[in-house]
Amino acid sequence: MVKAEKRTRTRKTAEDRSSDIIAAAKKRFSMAGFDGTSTRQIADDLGVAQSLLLYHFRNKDELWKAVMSQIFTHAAAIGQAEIGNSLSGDSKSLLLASVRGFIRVCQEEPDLHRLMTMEGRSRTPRLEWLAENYLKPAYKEATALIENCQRQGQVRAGDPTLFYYSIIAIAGSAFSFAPEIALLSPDSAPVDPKAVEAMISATLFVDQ
Amino acid sequence: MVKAEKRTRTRKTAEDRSSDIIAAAKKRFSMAGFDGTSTRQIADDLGVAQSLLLYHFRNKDELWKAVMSQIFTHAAAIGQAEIGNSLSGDSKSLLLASVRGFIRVCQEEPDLHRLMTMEGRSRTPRLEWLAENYLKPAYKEATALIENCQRQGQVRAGDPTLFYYSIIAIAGSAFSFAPEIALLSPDSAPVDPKAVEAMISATLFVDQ
DNA sequence: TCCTTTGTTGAACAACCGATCAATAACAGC
DNA sequence: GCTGTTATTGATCGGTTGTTCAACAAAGGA
Repeated sequence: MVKAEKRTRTRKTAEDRSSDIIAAAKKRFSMAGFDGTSTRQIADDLGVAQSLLLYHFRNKDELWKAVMSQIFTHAAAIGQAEIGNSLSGDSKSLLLASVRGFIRVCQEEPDLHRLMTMEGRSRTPRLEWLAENYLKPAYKEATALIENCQRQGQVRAGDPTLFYYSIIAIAGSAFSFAPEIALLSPDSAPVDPKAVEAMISATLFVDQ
Repeated sequence: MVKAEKRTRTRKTAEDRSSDIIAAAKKRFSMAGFDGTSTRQIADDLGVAQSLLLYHFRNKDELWKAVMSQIFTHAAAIGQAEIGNSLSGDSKSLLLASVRGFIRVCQEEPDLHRLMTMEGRSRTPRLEWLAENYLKPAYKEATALIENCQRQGQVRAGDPTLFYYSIIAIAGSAFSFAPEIALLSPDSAPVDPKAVEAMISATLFVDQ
């Protein structure tokens, strides 16, 4: 006789379940993008009904926002920690600490850069929400730092915005292009954060 | 009496219609990605039936490949032209000419970088096709050029692959992040190719 | 123990997707 | 003007998507 296997529903607190869903969604979104990911796939990864996702998050959009918030909050913490480690408070070492922090962010959250370039392709409501809540503050702080260093002759002359995006591009692509690099040169070594820092320093600073 | 308006079907040669479709598809793919774009949207942009796309291209995949081929062929032509303009044939000026060519490519085909970062996020069959047909040759040529310059002491020491991806990242992001930049600093000037070249030169070369 | 809250499920929904195919209009050669 | 070829359409198929909702099970307090 077939044992009817009374499936005992595993029940978690809303907080635990939410963070599980966010983690699974992050993986999927960064691999296949917003449109390329279905809520059913995420639910299957967790072994859970699809409708549960929409119980914890009103929308697929709302779930995406939760993923982004989690990443950016983590990123901000890393950045602040790195700035705290920098003892001297002059402009150059402050900028360098920010750069080092961002490199660590890209290393620990390799999905971030991909998610951003995918989202930054056109002026969607999602991009506007992202800019208003996270991008604008970071941008203003960083460009102000760069301009400060330029006034003191430590950073090369040039458009601070272009510098800003170059830093992001170098650090981000170094860690996020893994699948492509693996395809082009299968036996290449993992990226060294110090090498990335040296490359950005060469781009930014006048001496060395 | 209502004139029955015998809609005369506009009929084009297969070649003309194909290139029209490729152009429209390129716009959509670069804005919304492969999954975010439907063949119906592309057809609507052109004012033709959706089934016409699948008459000229067997698949949606095949259409995507046609778009990529068109872009890369154009890119290769620009690159070769720039190398042809470079009179002296030493390693450094050859590398510089390649860089200048790639910057022009990014300027004239701002969709390329976005399409690449969207595609390079995971090992899809599309990425493998792209790598085999276009990415691998370009990568081998460029890294060989960089290694050559390193042996002659003109390019800084470091992993050629990291240099290669930094060049792509700087040039690509400078031109492809337009929507995001417009959102962050609405009154910023358009990007100057010379400034991008200067930034890459600072990253690459030892003397200034 | 009963009741309320809270997490979870499964079925249903309208909308949209890529793909197929028979019918048809435009054209070229004769 | 007829004929065969080629470009184009419209209808249609099976499958997938995000979202809604009624039903239900677990947990906690009374």
